[in-house]
Amino acid sequence: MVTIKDVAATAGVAPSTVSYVLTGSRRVSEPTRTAVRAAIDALGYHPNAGARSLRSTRTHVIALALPLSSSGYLPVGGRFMHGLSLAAGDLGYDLLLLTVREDDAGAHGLERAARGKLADVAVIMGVEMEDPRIGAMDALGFPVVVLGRPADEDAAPWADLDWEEAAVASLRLLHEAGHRRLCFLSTVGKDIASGRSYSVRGLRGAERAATELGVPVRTLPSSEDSAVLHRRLGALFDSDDAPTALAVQHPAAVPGILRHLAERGTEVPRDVSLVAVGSFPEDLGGLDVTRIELPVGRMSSAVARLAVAAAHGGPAVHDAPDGRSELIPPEITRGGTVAPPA
Amino acid sequence: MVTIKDVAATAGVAPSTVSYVLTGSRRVSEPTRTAVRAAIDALGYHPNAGARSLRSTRTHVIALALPLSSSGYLPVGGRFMHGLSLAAGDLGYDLLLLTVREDDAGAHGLERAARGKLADVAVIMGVEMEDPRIGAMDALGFPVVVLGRPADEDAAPWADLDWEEAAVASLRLLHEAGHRRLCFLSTVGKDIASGRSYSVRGLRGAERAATELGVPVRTLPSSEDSAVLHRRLGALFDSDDAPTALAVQHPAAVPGILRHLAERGTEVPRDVSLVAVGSFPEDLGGLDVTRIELPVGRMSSAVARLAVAAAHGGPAVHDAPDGRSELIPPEITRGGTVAPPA
DNA sequence: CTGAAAGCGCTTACAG
DNA sequence: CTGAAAGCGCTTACAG
Repeated sequence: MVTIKDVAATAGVAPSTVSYVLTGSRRVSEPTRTAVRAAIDALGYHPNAGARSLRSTRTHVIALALPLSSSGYLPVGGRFMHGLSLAAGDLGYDLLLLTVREDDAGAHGLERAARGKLADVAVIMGVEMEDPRIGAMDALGFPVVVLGRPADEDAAPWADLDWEEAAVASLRLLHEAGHRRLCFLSTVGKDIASGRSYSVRGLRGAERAATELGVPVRTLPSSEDSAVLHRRLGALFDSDDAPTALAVQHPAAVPGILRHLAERGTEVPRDVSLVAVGSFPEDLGGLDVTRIELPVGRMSSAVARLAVAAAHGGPAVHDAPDGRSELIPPEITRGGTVAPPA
Repeated sequence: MVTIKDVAATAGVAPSTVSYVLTGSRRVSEPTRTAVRAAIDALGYHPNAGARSLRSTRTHVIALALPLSSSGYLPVGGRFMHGLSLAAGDLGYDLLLLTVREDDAGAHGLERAARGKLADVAVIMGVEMEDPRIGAMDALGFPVVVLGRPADEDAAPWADLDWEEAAVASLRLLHEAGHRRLCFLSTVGKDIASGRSYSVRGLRGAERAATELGVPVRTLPSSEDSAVLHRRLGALFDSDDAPTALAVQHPAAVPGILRHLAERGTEVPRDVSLVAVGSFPEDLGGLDVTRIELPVGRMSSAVARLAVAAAHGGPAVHDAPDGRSELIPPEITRGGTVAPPA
């Protein structure tokens, strides 16, 4: 293994000088710097991460805590891991996926990461409105940043799509198209029960839309089990006051919903209009659906930026320009699934 | 920060004794061990990862190298990250997602991880038949394990679904149902061009199936662009010798393909039969499709096991029981998309 | 502008 | 059965 000493010997300088060239923490004359860089390249030297973090208490690693319970979160989680990975890379950080170990008592690796200095900062995915992980990290004095928007918005920096406004905007769009019998198909029941922030805020948006638009908005939880979902949809559309328009916060279910409607002879958008809330930019099975997309890239960049700011600064930076939380306004993408009611 | 010294002081022993209790690398008497454990719990001590890895040259981290180009790999990649995360956690390892930095020259973080000792072993995702990353890590003497199956099967331990056999089995199933005009819709063109191992091996399977079954098997690349794909499917089914059965190695496209067929009045399985190759266990949009599922969990466990073995052993363990590569036979799950030809 | 030296928190031979 | 000591590869005050 090639160490800083080897580089120093090759360049004919002291190890400390090599270090200064590397960290840039003090000026080094042009000729020495050149010689050191040449030696680094010649030997293929890379500083040992363990030694560096031991000495500098800086790992250049962002720890990523997966949701507490995650079955339905897989596809979404994968996109964010990828997005965060790109964003973190731009800022000179790697991403550590914390795994759940047998000896972890509920903390899901976060406490291990904090106490063992595996990372400089943690990012919490799949946050819940009252998420115990935030307080736990605070108690340890470990910086934490949230992908999502917990109830206590000052507890940690966070970035999220404005899900409440997204729900309102999608229902308003349907209302403006002339629909008066609206239904909001929310996230899966499990996510609502556990208080996932996007679930709760989406439902709040449905409530607010009802008030704002002056029409009732029925809400229905979605399900990962397509049989269950289809049963619920069946009951919904068989009822006397069947909705003429649907806003769906469970985009993965949209292809199945459209199939279900087609099977019962309901045409979209002729008989029923539909808006998807929080779909992936890339897919939706290639369907031309009116939708509000999940801004994965923008959320990831924001979270990475906040994480790096928190890693550098400590808790005080929450008010600094780089430490400000980010609420991303929803943007409607027009597709072919909205029309006036029959 | 609480260190091993604090624990030692609290327990009334030497720091080295605490270390021995922690690592288990030498016997410690029952009473001392109990006292040490009590002190650890009381203080909430966790060993500093940097110090530990500096001293022991063991990080308990598996580095994960994302595919060289990855657009279409996102959903798949996300599942594997999750699967690997669980499997690694069981073995006491965390996962480091290597990000591409501006100063990385093509090595995509792998070289940085190896030289800087960021991890004990690397796992390569989205491997290509002739993947330069394997040789690069070998040259550095850094252990590497492959998710997939490169051309040189002895270059590194690997685990993969038997894609070739999966293609053969799906086409054989269709042949046994009576179909003689078969088409293999392979992965997207970009994956074929870059030599992704699953793409190449799937296509080899299609070739072998033709020989084995004694009927021609037409092959067609898929596309992430649904407009392009639908154009290709249109041309395919408009041709004189339109196939009566389709094996599809691009499961994400299956819902769109079924919609395309429905739109042109082709009924599945009455007019055309279909088998999906390599779909996710959970979804396929809730469709009841005859398929060969991607064994994400089993592949992840195998790769994690191989990675840990490689981390412990060095290159020689490739022949050891724990270092043996794993080829997972395809399993057909019957669904409602295969029937005899009309 | 550069060097020599201390020390980060561990692990592991070396002693007893 | 346990301790005292060296040292892993860095960074950063302290000197000159």
